[in-house]
Amino acid sequence: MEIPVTAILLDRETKASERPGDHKDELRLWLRLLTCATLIESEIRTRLREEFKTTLPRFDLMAQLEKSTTGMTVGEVSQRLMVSNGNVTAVVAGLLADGLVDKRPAAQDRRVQVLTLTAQGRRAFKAMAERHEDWIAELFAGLEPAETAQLFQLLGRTKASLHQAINRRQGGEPTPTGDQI
Amino acid sequence: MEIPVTAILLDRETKASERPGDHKDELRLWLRLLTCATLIESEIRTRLREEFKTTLPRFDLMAQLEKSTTGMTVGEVSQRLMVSNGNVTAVVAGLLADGLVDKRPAAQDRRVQVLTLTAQGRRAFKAMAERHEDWIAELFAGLEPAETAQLFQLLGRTKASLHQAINRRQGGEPTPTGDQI
DNA sequence: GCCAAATGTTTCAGACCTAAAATATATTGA
DNA sequence: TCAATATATTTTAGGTCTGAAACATTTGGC
Repeated sequence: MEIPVTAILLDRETKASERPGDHKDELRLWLRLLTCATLIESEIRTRLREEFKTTLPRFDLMAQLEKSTTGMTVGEVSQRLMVSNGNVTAVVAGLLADGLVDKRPAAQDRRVQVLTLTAQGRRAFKAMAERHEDWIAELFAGLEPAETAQLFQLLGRTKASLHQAINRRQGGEPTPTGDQI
Repeated sequence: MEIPVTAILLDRETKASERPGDHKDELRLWLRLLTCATLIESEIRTRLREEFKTTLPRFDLMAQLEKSTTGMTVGEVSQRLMVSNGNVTAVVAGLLADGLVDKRPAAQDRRVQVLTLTAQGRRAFKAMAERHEDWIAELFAGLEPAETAQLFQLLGRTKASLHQAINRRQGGEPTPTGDQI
């Protein structure tokens, strides 16, 4: 019942191209994925600016805070948004100045800064989030529900593949005796 | 063996939410797409820095130039990469300083600046591109060939949907009597 | 208790990116 | 012709983002 890895590889090689070590298919897939993400991002960016005079990073940060009733630390936000701590600090600075976010040291651990939306911040976010949701739906409106579902599922598989590849590299790098692959 | 489409639809509707006008599914799809793109981008960014001491925007720009034998104008590059003209100018400035790119006004139209890779630029890019292709393949290695193909196809459909939504908006906007909504 | 290591955040230098204004050149039409 | 308009690029101001260093606080071992 075992299919040899070489067989799968060969099949892929022959289908895509004759050259060994060729991975043009994955490259094309990545470029297409990137194009989609960029198109959506810049369209949302434009609409947020035009309709709410705000920016995508600010919206994203507020979206994270809105999901948590008890507030989030700078580190948590930075992990969720997959950006650096320093970046969160900077974006928060703007939101603080506009009175949309509150920042205070945690009672138990004064290293930690807890971020929450202010009442004004919650109001502002609520208005934006509704429109944002509509925009996204509008952008994907050309897909059938079955297609969206399948795309969602395949991207889940992709995410798993990415984490696997990234962890393999990070985990196997500092340890010399660790076998790769 | 056939599951009726309506069954899938109803299943999704009931599963997701009862509220009309709800578009959480598309939102989740977008967030997952964004996660995948961000994971890939930052992994590639890290490897380009560690292995070649360069950046992703520089690599992307060189990749565009490499594809064209006759050179590209600033505007063409900016359209392909979906970034602003000013940004291209800035990234090119760095590549010029490193001798990887050449810039000269077009003979017929002196407004236009034609960009080409220098010999050194082509050499440098070639080395990076090979590794880059491997990295991408590695990141997608957890997907079966059939899955990659289907994902590619669905992202094609997505791209079409995006262009449709974006054009619909841009075409219908500047003409009206000035209702802001 | 006290010091070293660990953890969380900010600061810093530098690159990227955008939209809008400014500049430079080309084209068009009275 | 020549001014108005269109097109291509650069400049500018300001926000975003990174990785690394600096700073602050906590924790763990002695």
